[in-house]
Amino acid sequence: MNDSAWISASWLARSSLAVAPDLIGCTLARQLASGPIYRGLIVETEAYMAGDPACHGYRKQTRRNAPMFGKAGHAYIYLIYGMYHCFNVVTDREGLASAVLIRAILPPTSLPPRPKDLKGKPERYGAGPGKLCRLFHIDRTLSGLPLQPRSGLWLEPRSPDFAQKLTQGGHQIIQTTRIGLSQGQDLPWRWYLNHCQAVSIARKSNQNMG
DNA sequence: CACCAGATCTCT
DNA sequence: GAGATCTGGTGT
Repeated sequence: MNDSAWISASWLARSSLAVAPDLIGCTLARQLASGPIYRGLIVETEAYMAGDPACHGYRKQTRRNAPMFGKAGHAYIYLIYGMYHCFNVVTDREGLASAVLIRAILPPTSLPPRPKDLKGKPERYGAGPGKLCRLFHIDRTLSGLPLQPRSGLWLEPRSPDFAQKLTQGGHQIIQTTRIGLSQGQDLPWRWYLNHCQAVSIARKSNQNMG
């Protein structure tokens, strides 16, 4: 394959509110050290930004959240509940804490090694920010790396087929509120692809926004 | 040093 | 819907 198709930092250097819906239908790509490349379609995202009480960078910069304050197009990955990792795409301009959390992907038909850690149906192996990181072997050693093929972690734009289905109404992107927050629950900063198995079903119902 | 977390699984 | 899980980040 050629490397020319990956999403550039400049495309990501916009408000997370603009990037988050635009990433639906794009592809998360991961190349393991052993060589093989895996790809999953992004179907659920959330935006976090400066001034947002739910944003890790809301208070101040720390060693953990430093990538969020950095340049767009880098990874911000953190450990949550001591057991899971969450993968974010850094957005906007340097100095502003801003990122898009990738919450769900459609898993590839050929799965990476050790999928035994994952329970349930294969079509839901990417359903949840912690699960997709386990599936693609993403952990915080990758935090701060630029999203490009040589990092083993990158993004690819929507296929023409997906873009066409969006404009023709075959695909719909739903905007709703974010999940699992104690603050900022009312902000409609979550997007997902409608009728999609991998989206966090538990909270699909919170479309209580009209 | 103590508390708790942008989650998930396994029950009920 | 609730409890267990597990460890690093953050504030006292």
